[in-house]
Amino acid sequence: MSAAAPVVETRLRDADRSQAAILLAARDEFANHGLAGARVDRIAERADVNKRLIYYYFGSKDDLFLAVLERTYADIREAEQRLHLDEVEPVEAIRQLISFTWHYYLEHPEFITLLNSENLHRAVHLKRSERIQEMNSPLVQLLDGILERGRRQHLFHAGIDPIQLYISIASLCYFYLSNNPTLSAIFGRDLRAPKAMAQRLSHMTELVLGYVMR
Amino acid sequence: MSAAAPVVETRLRDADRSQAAILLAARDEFANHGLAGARVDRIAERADVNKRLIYYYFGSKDDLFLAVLERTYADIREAEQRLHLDEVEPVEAIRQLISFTWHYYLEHPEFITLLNSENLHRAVHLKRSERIQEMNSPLVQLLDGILERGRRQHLFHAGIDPIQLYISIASLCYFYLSNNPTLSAIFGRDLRAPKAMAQRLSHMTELVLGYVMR
Amino acid sequence: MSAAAPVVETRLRDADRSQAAILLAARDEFANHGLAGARVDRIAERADVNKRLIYYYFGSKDDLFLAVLERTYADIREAEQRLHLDEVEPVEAIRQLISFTWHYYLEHPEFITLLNSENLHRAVHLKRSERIQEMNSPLVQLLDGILERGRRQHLFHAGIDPIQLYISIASLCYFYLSNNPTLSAIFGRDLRAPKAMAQRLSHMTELVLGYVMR
Amino acid sequence: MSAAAPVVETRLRDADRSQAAILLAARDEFANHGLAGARVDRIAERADVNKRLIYYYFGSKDDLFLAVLERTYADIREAEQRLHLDEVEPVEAIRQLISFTWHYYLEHPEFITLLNSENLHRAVHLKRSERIQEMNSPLVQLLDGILERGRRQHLFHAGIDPIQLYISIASLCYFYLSNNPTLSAIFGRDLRAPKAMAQRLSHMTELVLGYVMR
DNA sequence: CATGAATGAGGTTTCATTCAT
DNA sequence: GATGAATGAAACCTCATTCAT
Repeated sequence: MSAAAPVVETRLRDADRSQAAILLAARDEFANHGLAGARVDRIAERADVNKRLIYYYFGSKDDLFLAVLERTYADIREAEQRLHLDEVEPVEAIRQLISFTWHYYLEHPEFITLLNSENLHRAVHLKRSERIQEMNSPLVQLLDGILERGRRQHLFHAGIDPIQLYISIASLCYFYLSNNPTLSAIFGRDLRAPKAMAQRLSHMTELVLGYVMR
Repeated sequence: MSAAAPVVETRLRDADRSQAAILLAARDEFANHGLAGARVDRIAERADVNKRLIYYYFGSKDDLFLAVLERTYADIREAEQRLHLDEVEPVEAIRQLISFTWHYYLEHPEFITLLNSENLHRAVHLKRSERIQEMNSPLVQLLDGILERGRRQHLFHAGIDPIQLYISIASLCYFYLSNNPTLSAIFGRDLRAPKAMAQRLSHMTELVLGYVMR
Repeated sequence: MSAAAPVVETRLRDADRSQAAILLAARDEFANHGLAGARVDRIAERADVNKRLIYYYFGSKDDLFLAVLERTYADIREAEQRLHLDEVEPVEAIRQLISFTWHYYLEHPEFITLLNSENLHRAVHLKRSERIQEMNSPLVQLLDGILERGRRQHLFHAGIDPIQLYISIASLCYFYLSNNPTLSAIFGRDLRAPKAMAQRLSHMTELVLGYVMR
Repeated sequence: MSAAAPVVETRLRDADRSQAAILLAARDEFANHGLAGARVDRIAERADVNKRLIYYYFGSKDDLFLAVLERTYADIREAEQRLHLDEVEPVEAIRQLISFTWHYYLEHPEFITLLNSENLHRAVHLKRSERIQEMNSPLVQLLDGILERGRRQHLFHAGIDPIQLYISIASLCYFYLSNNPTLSAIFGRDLRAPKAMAQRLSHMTELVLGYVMR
């Protein structure tokens, strides 16, 4: 009886391990080459599994891409929740949210390229997902709470749409990093230099706080 | 007006027409499918030319992509110059620049997807271009002029980096449109509704003017 | 009636049930898709058993196909024996045999497609079977008896080969049903209409009786 | 001017030659292995062309299969027309039609297996064909003419449906050859022996003439 | 200037089958 | 008796590119 349990455990762990390895390799491949440019062969190689196993677990390249996207959103939303911004003063909460978003994108360049790929495809994959909206609703609630508290403390002006605000924050962080290669090429300037990066963060913070605070 | 001249002219005009047709078809194809997803066959079909001709004129798929990018930048910078913002009052000039950028991206969705593709490839194509920097320098000069005038009239505060400002304006417009499909999918909200679009434009204008004006 | 016996019995019955389910599912799959087009995965799914079990019981896809064929022949020969044509007047026996063959093929379309598949493969599977000839010999004996009785009663002419006759009867019924799709397509006529079907049966009966009766 | 023509000719001839080679190789491959069992690789090899060329000319395996079917029907209908049965006495015409059908199937075993494959697929390919019905209508007209002449000469009885008759003739010839492998296996008799073959032809002729003649 | 024919390499996906318990 | 995990080979098909005029 006690002998049987580990057997099942091991099996499950192997299956899980294979799936996790595939998901990780797929994330990198899709992030680096886009959906069309990604190669299933390379994913199998990187994950060190048989190519057939990818289809066994995920069905198709497109389904695998959706699985990667879902995992990607789950990761960032989880990290956001770990900030516990609902326990932080409103102004500081906004400041931290900007900083977090900036550094998260910086440390997770795959987030940006995966989303770009999905947008190129007009979100056909995400639209098929049943979990994606509920995964993102806590974020809206969180922002709503911060804005409400700021308004009650007469720090923020009324009528700020949490989604518009979130999009603005994301815009400022995302575009600078996402379009860094072309911007650097057309302006002939190193936008990745430490000083430029630091300036960018304060610039964005000023911009946003200047708007939300009355 | 000899017999030979018109023939040559016609040929040249045909050649120009073919090249223009290819460039236009390629722009749409690359914009809709990305670099890897684009098909040379489809470009030939859409341009109504023989596939071989594409190679005759442009050498390779990658070179064609670069040609499309160069044309794309030339188009937006030309349109910007046509605004003659150097003859407009500073505050109004910023306002118009935001509005122009917003509407240009809106009417030229290919601009966004082409740039995303190029960024996915870390601007390898643009880096090879010899004309791209000089094509974009007038923009920096223009912005510099506006900011300088604003500062002299005590409307804007000092020390605003024109490139940082331009990136912020572009960010706010670009991201909202570029990431519209995924944002709509995760928030379950129609961000393309006319009211949402109008709100977005004033939101962005407030945000930017609130920052540059002292 | 010990405690162990029912367990074993249950197991055996489970085993039988599994085998029967596989055989049935395989028959449908092979009938609908041919040997090459059939999928072991689909058979397992339809039979609601693990794929591995198919190999456990039947060894390989080809062996499974042979098992299906043997079962198919056993079924039709059994049904024929149940007619007890040896107790029926010769003319009526022929009439009933035609009618039975026609209706059996009609109600067992899998019989036709399975045989077509096996013929495509030049009967390599059946040739390996040790039971197939003995399963079919009663049919020849039966026909022989009918023809002999008919001849003695001066109803049929002499020298009719029972196998040739059986093949003719089968031909007329089989081809009409087997090739119905292509015939309907090339003649643009619905050969499955009730009236057409009824006419076909009398046409065939006339044809055959017109030949055997002197 | 005279130099240009052969150039075009050669090109066309090469294209035609390639297509013809593919069609021939495909016919053999599909005939020997069925649609699902056929391999595009083998077709390319047998036709001595690049595999890609098959898709260049025929689009897909299924479209190629349809092309083969259309060619197959064209061939038999052409051969039938070459008999000029409209110039032959009615009874002799029927006799010749049976003999022709028998020998055509005998010399063109691919006709049988191709049709079986298409029937397995419920004629999905033929149903998409726009030419197939018109290709087969001359046959019905021919038969109609023979039956009408026979009736006017008081040789045949009235009310014989030409399509039913054609199906019966085809049945008798087709099934014997098509199902020869399984029939030989279950009856343990060599149905291909010259004597058996000759007997079969007269048996069929007797059967059919016994029916049509009053 | 223009083109129909052709290709080698490699793409995603599927297959019957086996492994390890 | 039964099963989830895994695989090598090969399937159909596509791709950017070149050949031969």
